[in-house]
Amino acid sequence: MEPRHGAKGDTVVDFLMQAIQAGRFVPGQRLVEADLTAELGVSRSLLREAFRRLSAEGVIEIVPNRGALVRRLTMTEAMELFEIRLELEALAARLAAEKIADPGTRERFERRIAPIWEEVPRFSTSDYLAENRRFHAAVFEAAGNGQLVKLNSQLQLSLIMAQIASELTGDVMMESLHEHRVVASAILAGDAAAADAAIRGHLSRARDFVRAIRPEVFRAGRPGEAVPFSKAEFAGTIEKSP
Amino acid sequence: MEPRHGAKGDTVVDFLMQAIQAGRFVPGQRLVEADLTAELGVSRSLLREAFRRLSAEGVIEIVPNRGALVRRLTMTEAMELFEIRLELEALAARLAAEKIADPGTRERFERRIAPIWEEVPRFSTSDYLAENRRFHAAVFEAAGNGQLVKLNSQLQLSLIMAQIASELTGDVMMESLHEHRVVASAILAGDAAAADAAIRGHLSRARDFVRAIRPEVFRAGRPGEAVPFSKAEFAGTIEKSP
DNA sequence: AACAGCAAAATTGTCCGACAATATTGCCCG
DNA sequence: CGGGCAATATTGTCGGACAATTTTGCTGTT
Repeated sequence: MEPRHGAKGDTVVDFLMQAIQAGRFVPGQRLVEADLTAELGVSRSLLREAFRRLSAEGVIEIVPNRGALVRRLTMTEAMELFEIRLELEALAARLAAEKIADPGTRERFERRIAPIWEEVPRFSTSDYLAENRRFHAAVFEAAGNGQLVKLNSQLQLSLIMAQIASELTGDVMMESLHEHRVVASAILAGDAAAADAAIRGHLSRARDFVRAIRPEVFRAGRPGEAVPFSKAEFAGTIEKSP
Repeated sequence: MEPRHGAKGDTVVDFLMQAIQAGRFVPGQRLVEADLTAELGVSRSLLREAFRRLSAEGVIEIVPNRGALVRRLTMTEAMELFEIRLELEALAARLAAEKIADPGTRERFERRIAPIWEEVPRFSTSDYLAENRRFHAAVFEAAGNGQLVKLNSQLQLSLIMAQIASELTGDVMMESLHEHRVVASAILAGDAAAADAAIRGHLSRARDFVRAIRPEVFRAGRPGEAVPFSKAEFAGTIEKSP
């Protein structure tokens, strides 16, 4: 089951990405090379390449001489990302509505979003995060524009959600789920204008919700500024292999 | 003049980026590690990190076991990128028009785009490429959204232009320059709607021009497919240090 | 007890050399 | 001339090494 020569780096990237999305590494947490090479059993070279890739994707940050840490957004950055996502996902929703007539596209889209129709009284935060991620990814994929799918990953939906996860309530999540259904319906009906409006409404409300969150949840300072950094800050959260 | 510890990698990235934009490395050309480490006097580790970063920015492509090559777009990819740029740059233009009242923003924008007002009868292709790059970058910067500026680099304007450079005529470049002036005027007048319309018109025309180019200029096959690859294809274009 | 300063330890940045895996080229042969 | 195989070139990954830099820990002083 060894991955073929040249694909080992992907394994490391996938591992880190999943660990971050699963919340094992939280925004702001430092990623120490020595610990991770020991745990993953790969060399520093490989780990550092993985860091570079994740950094380019905007998932982690590399501070010279201080290493890598899970990216923690400032409020400003989060708002800027919402502003961009609004346009890009509206475009994706319109394209998706136009292309949904194609059987392959429709089939894939319906399969991807199937979970949103389930009648759940309430769900766990981590279930919601996964559903949310899948739903938005499905919209981008249905648009049939490969470059757009790539850009979606730069919009850091997962990161924003991971950061504000503690502020989510059951009501908010249920409301979001309902909005997803409205968007999905518009796309499935092939109504581009309605899909555009629905997604813009959904994202605007999400943005307003995030904007109202207490500022301590976000990184302080201007975007791109020096990052506060100290081992003590996250002591104990980094698990070494016994 | 030694760059400080930890910034040497940036030097390599900058060098490669410039070499590509200057046309020394053309789309599709292979980048051999051994040659570049010899020329730049850096280790393979550093060069490979630079490759990873450029690959993440979409400037080069890394094919497992076959190394790095300057990215060469398919027609489909180019069209997809135009579709995205249309929305994103329209957003940037609107934001720029709204923020142009701010003296700092206005001053910087005017300085950056100053060259477009010059009365030149005609200019060289490479001058045009540089001007074009600067103009679009200026629009994104004036929008005052840091994340948007980062995304601009993913839209591969330089790559598209480098690839089609041979098809550009003096007339086309002059027409483009005039359109830049219209966009700039709308932004400087603070008219968001006009700026939006002007940039959409400009980009639509550019897209149509590119779409009409003979297909041999673009990479064949579906996006993301295996890349044709052979040393002979570019033999002699890779200069080794004597 | 708070604190400034300094030495020790931890961590990252970069290089080098090595070897296996894979791709490309060159050559031989029918 | 085309196919096939060996030689060569190139990349993927590792491990170790050492300098630069940051972080931690200690110590004595006020």
